[in-house]
Amino acid sequence: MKEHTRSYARVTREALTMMGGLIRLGRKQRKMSETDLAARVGIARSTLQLIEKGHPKVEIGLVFEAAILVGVPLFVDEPSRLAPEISRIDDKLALLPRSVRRARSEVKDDF
Amino acid sequence: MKEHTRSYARVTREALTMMGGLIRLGRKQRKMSETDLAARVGIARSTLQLIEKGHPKVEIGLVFEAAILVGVPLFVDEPSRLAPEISRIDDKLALLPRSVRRARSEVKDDF
DNA sequence: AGATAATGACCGATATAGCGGTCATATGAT
DNA sequence: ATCATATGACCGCTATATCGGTCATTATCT
Repeated sequence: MKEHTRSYARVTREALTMMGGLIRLGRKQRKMSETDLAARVGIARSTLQLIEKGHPKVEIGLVFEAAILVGVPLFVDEPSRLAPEISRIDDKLALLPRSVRRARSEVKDDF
Repeated sequence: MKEHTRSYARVTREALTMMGGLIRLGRKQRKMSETDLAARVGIARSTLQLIEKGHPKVEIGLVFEAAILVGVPLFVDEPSRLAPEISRIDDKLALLPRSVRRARSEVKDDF
């Protein structure tokens, strides 16, 4: 038993709550029951319940799948815009040094 | 061994890749090493590597924490806008029937 | 009102994610 | 050129998330 309990930042908890709420909303708007959606995603209903509650310890892949199935947009409005956006990020990354050197703590946390 | 391998929708994989890329980009822009960020988030470096690669099977809470620490916005630009947004969702949910009835598959997947 | 289904909550078993470590290589600073 | 360290890849162990079920309650339809 290393870390029995973990703490999450407020923003994280809120973002998770929002994600869960959006999925729940999307599901209901499409008149799907929990059982329906869970079956579609390929997960247990109990897991979907955790997702809609915004539980932090669920696989992000499952959450995203559920989100997509009920029409919650991820990052972009059009799914087709994901690829170009990824390219943009890769381009930016290519311009940066491959290895980060130095800068041992100065994000100001240690003041 | 029930489901050894799981498949994810293309959009899911791309969204995960984008999320990972954004975190990696944010980290480098802030000149943090993998070890630095992992320590800050409170996770192993190996886990952070999976996150930046967009691996689907990581806790969503850990991904969000990492994202926030390097300045990747989640849903909204300002973290302070999360709460109001959650309220809006709750309001919408309150207007919908508590239980979803019927409508067994018609999201068109079964064409 | 009655029937039927959805939801909320809970639980044991088991597959597995995260940890923490190692090693090789690449990279950036001096 | 040298050296310190960042990165990439891998691995066994252990804590634990997911599954798949049950049960009680609530909500919706006829």
